[in-house]
Amino acid sequence: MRYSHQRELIKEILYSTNSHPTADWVFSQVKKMIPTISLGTIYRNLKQLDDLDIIKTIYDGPVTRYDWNKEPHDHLKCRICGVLIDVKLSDVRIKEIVEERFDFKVEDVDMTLIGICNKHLKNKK
Amino acid sequence: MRYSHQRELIKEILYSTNSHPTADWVFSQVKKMIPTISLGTIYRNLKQLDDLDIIKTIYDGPVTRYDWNKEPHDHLKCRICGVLIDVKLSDVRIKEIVEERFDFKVEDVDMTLIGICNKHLKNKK
DNA sequence: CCAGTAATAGGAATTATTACTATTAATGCC
DNA sequence: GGCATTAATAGTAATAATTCCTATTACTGG
Repeated sequence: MRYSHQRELIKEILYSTNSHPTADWVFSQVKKMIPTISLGTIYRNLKQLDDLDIIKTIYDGPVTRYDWNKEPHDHLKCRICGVLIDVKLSDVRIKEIVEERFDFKVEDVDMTLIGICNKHLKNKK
Repeated sequence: MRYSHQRELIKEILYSTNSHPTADWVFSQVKKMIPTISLGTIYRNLKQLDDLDIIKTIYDGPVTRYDWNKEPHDHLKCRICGVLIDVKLSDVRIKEIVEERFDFKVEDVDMTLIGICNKHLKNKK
């Protein structure tokens, strides 16, 4: 794959945020630097970066988001404000338990805990 | 909400399968009984049934599926054939650990283990 | 510097889902 | 049962997210 200014910028923008942005948000940001960029370029490059394991695609309910954080990790999702928070729970036992109990080779664990984040919890304390 | 033949059939069809179908598959099945049904009716009713906790909406990557199984449970997803298998892992500790370690009230745990199901594992044994 | 070709821009096409509206049918009352 | 009320539907249009297509642009190796 050969170098492109567009891809480089998309990567930099993703690596500069913890907000798990959507393709459309990335598009709006890149447009500030390259006003002629097209949405197809965003999607094509996000896909390539994912294929190369440079970023990770995450499915937040029906919304597709992108994450620079490739370390195995989980998410806390607030049902009030929708924020996605990265956490490392990585209970290695889950993988072992499943492989032992079911005839299934676990390669990846995708876990999201839905609830209420501290911002909306304060009143209730 | 008042009775409708369509909603009743949609519910019955969902309750008759373990395949976690998409709206479109439900549509194709209901059409066999009610050829004039419209896709909008499928979506509207699936939403209502979800709101009433009669079914559960599950997000399988970018694909939206529907499940009659309302018991808290997890999924094994085969990356070869895409099958979704219901399993009950329900590690109650995860919820406790998170509430203790982070300032976050956990209401629901959404967990999918991606890997290879026994159908595609046989050769490798 | 330039030929070869990968990547882009811009727009069209596709897919999933929601919205709109005239018509149909479930329900409560007589 | 008959009928008025109005929720639910069918059919279609609209929207949103994503992919596809193609002429043009711009990396890259020689």
